[in-house]
Amino acid sequence: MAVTLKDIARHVGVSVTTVSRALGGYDDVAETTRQKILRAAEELGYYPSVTARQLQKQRTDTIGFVIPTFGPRFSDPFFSELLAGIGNEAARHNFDLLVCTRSPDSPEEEEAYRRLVDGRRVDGMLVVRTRVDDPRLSFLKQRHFPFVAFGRSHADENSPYLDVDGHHGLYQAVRHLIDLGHRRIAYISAPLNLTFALHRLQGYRDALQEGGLKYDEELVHVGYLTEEDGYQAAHRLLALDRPPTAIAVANDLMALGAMRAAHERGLTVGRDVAITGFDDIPLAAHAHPPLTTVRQPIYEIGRRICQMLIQIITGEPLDNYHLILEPTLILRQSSGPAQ
Amino acid sequence: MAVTLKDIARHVGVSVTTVSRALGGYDDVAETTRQKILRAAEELGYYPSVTARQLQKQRTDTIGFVIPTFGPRFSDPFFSELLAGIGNEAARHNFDLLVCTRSPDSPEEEEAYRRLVDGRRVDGMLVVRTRVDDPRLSFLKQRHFPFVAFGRSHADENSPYLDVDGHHGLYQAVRHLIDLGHRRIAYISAPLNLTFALHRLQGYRDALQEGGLKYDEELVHVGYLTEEDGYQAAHRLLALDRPPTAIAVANDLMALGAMRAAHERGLTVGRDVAITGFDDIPLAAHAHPPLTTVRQPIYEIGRRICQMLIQIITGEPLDNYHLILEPTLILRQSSGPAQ
DNA sequence: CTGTTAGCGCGTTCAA
DNA sequence: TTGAACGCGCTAACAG
Repeated sequence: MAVTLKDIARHVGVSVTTVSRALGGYDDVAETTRQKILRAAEELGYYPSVTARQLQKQRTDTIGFVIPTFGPRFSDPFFSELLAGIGNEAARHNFDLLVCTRSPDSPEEEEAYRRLVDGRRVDGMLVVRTRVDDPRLSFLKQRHFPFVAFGRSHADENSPYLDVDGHHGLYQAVRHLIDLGHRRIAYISAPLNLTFALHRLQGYRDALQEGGLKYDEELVHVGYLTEEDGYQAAHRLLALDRPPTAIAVANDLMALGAMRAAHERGLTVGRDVAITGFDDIPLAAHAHPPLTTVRQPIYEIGRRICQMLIQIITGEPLDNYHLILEPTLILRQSSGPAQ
Repeated sequence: MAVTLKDIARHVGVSVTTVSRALGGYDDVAETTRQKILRAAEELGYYPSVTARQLQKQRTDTIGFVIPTFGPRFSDPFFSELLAGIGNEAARHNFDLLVCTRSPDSPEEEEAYRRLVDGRRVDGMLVVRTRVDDPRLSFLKQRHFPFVAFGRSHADENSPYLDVDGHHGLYQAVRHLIDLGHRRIAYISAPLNLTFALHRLQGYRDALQEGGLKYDEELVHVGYLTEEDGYQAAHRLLALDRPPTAIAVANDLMALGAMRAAHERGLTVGRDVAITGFDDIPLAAHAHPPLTTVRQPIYEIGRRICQMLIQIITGEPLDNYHLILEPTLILRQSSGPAQ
């Protein structure tokens, strides 16, 4: 059995309260008894029960994070990167991290939120991949529960979020393709119930329009952000009667899949067809050819949303409840001849 | 404020005890009062406090998992995959998952273990990337705390683990390279304080010996499992006076780095130099050329170690405390001409 | 300086 | 069928 305050109290011959205060560093304890208590604690190997403290303090010093997974598994390096940022920042503030993996919009996801929030299992939640009319946000707002979202929810501008300007990101990418002379530019989008998908799509459209190009539905496909989906979509696009000469893609993983499809069709990426991604996951630079992409600082994003959340929880003033980061276009070989 | 049993009790006009029993599904409650209580719970939006339950039950229904990260960030897709397996299995059993990210052998890592274990924050721990004389294992065994390791600890055969036969895995890979006619085969190893690194290295050596090849220290480099380290090591190997014609690598991420180095030196991987990996992360199949590698079922491993741990925690009999999975060699183009 | 009392929210005797 | 009392481990207010 674990050693408790009571054990120390008995061992030393004082009350539990005194032990608590001695260990808590209060100065209203006689130096001699304090020494005895400290020694006993050491000997017995005392360590406070986190659970008991949580109950008493009515705080858990824990952050909840439900990772949306498409299908049973997930392997988007995006999340390892994000998790690292969140985890390290949490550790810096002595917060723990409670992680669940659930598929989006599933009853299981909803249940996870109820359990973490209503069960007072955590002090705040991080929400990622914000969706249109996101039930998670409605839930959290209705509960007045602290949270920070990565990704704006268009319906709601008064809850805290950090986002990346996906519109401008995709605008830059497509603009770049147009500058390279492409006139037939396809787009592989993320599912349109994700708010970031809408922004990026609009960036694509606006760049087309500004470049004097017509938006053509035939050239826009949707994939669930996996390599496989990018692969499938690219195959379909490249099989068109008038195939695109360039494909902008909503994330790197799908872009890698698109590159594979192009290879399979005997095309040389960067020469016969241009491809761009979004995220700049570590592997983008090491793809073959290296992937031109729109970089968002994933690790930093994780750090920042975690920091924002902890500030909200601890009641520190937040200089800004809404943060928009500018992504940057990283030119590599997949979009065309070396720059 | 959150709704508690007390609130319901007051609302209905019964004692807290009765409410607790009614909600707990005990049948020694009058049907009418039960109805009243259920209705009140519904109306008030009652949800039990997880923390209070944990304290009372002396169980947390939570599993701890400290991810070893080299450097501040980590992006090995290996861990997303593993985490997905662990997370889904935990969910299946209504267990939560507490995740920390710490660099191996750091004071922070040790502190995390103390906090989770001694603070009775979790009911069991998952340990990955077992090290030689692993302080984490000593700690857990000394505490008699439930845990399962992914990776054997050679010093200790009596604690539960699941492992993959890395010796045989690397043996197969090198054997394959020898069969292709290679006589000068290098190896990029993992740090030798990781137990799996020793097994894989030995597999490499045994395959060499059986093939009548001499072990040459010059051909063995060590990297910290990152793409960058594989890149560096391969560059050094390929710069030798008598460079290798084949490079076996201890994990896929480093193998991808090695491929990049080969490209940079104007070599065509699969023709001028053969490269093999280990893991079969999703991207291995989509590398250019696709990576010949030793597959270990990462998602499944996560599921299994989590399942084992939960069985240990709940006291269910475990058919086997030591599980060794056989990895399989996946032939693709990076090792040589299409098979 | 130290102990008593009380309470965090819940579950489990034991009596009535 | 119900409630009072107690304990999980800890902290805080209040007396002394």
